[in-house]
Amino acid sequence: MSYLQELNPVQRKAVEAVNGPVMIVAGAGSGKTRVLTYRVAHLISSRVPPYDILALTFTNKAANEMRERIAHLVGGQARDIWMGTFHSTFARILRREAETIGYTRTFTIYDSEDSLNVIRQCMADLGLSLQQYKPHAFRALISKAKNNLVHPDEYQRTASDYISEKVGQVFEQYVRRMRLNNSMDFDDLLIKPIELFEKKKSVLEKYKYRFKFVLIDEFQDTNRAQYVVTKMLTERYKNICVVGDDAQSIYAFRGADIRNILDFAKDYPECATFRLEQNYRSTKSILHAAGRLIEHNNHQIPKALWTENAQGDPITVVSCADDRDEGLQVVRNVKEEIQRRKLALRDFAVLYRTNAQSRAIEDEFRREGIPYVIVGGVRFYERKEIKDVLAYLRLLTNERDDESFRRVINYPSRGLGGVSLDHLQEYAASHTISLAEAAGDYGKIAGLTDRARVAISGFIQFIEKYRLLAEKMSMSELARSLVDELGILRSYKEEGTPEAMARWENVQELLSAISEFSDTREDASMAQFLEEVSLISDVDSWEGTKNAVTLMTLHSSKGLEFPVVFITGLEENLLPFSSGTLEQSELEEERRLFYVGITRAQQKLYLLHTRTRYRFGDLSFPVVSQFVSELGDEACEMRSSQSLTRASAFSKGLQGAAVHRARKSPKHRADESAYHRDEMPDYESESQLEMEIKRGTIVIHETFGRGKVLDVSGRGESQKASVQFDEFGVKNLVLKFARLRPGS
DNA sequence: GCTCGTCTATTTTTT
DNA sequence: ATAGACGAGC
Repeated sequence: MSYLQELNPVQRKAVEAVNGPVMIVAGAGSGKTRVLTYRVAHLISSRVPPYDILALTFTNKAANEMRERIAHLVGGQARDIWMGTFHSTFARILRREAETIGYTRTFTIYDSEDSLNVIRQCMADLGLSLQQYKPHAFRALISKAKNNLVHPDEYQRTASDYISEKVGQVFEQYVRRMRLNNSMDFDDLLIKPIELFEKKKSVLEKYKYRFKFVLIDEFQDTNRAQYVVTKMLTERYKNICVVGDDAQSIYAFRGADIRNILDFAKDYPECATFRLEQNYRSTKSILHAAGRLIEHNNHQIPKALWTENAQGDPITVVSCADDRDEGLQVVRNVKEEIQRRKLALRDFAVLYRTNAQSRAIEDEFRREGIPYVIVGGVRFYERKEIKDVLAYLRLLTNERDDESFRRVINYPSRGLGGVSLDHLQEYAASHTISLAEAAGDYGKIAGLTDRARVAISGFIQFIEKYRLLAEKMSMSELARSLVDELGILRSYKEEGTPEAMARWENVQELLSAISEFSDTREDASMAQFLEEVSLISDVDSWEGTKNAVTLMTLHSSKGLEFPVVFITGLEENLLPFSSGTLEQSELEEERRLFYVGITRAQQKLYLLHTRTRYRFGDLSFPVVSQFVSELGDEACEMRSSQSLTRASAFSKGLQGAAVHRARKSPKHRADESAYHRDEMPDYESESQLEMEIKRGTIVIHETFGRGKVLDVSGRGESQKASVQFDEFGVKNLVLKFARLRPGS
């Protein structure tokens, strides 16, 4: 086989070991995707029918990419491989077999917002105050339980305190409601197959027989449910091949169980293990630093990544005045690197821990007119205007979808408020029927005003009409005419604000997406379309082809690579992220996340941190992330931007340039930035060298005014003081940056 | 029943 | 900084 020549010896062995369980421990940049694709190609050219192969990936993008690459090797047969994300693959199976577990084929998939609403309903039903108990927290616990295959009754049995007792009750209600709504959440897509297979052995037999070869990518990010369901499926042939890197496990918060990969060899004693340790992606500098970092974690599979690539440049660590300066430093270095390395904008990525950090970076890119694309944030299909339209389509497809009913019953406004809805809800609950069904009985429902009855009857007629039209019209005609009749586009247009126009555009885009879907798919159905949009992720639609800098979270960057990478916000409590205390295991996950970020870089890595940052609306003085020092000093070169912080520039500006400021628009960010570039004060010389700072010292801070030192900790550069300010309360300041003056 | 204003918590990370 | 929830007033 000629293509086998393109693999290194270990890769080749991993490709050729087709029978029995196989674990491939694939370090970052070690050609994992290559091995997977060649392995599938190898199977097919060894006369395994493509439809006997199941390949599960983490994102649709990964699946599509792999399919394309396989098609390249084996041609059109690639089309017949079962390949997709866990969620989409099992959604497909569940649709086929829905009746077996009491669902219909047109069940709805709820996103996190939808399921949160259901949780709220349940909590309200149980008389739990939504202020006292956080629906988010309840949902997280319930989701965790589901991923660990804990049933509501079991959860309730083992509940040991008041809260978990309540969570158990909400859990039970939630499951009940989801079933009544003929809806599944993301977790259900993984656990319902297990229920299905247990309930009907013949179905399990069918798929066990069908999937003779199963491959799982990103195995380190699978959870208990995923593990169990694949174990069921591979029981017969045991041809299961898992690929992963424990060092890149970053989804424990979502239930991923790192034990799946750590214990794989125990579960399958006969398994063959291959370690891909040669890295083809990064320079020696980058790889070594990554290695040094990850050594700080206790539980890792030992492996030693190495590379034949060049040594490369050291990692550059940039200390910035504030988040805006951070953006500025990124922009400046992008420009420089384009010159130096003859790169294009698409060769750069800016990574951060939280989506909220993107704003400051975006501002600078926009100011400089540099094109960028942002991955993540509010997803298209989660926008309000999109969900409004989708809710109608969902309700038409699945009339038991109460969440969608709730969403559209009074959108656009039909004069139906909470009270009427309560009556409706009560009626529905007492008859164990859906809201839509209950609405059909509007004449019999107690407590409704005449106005409400008229409104409900109008709504019912509307839905009925479209349900009939759905039989005759194509899906795109249907959607278009529905949107027209509701006057959705018209009302956005009339509103005319930039936000409304953006919404108008988004709705148009949705309509086009529906048209495109129905034109390009033979099996196009509304349920199919709705499923697809529920399971789409943002990285999926990202194409590296546009010539623009990519901005995204560290999480989304998994699996990608860029010549130059910037990681911003390397500060304690941000990366590693924490609000309060951090368990050892959580810290290790943060470290792995940083590791993922570092190993995205091919040629050059920049790490940035700020000396001041606004968080939760007020100013903080972050400490440099411990992770920076864990990389080893020799790998890094330190730079410090001497810009003033925004806060101090602002207060200086007010004194020195009051007139100047008053002339221009008072609150324009552009002229504030002038201070950044023009004034370059010598930061160090202005520091408090002569001043002795100890407990009790009275000090003046530029922004916070007068205060008294409560405590001093640390030494040298990182010396900190906590100061009780007269007007601003207690702040923890790093002395080096705080610019304290003696007060009295 | 709706709208406006105020208060509040909220910020990880995503299929 | 911002969005969402809640309460008061129309």
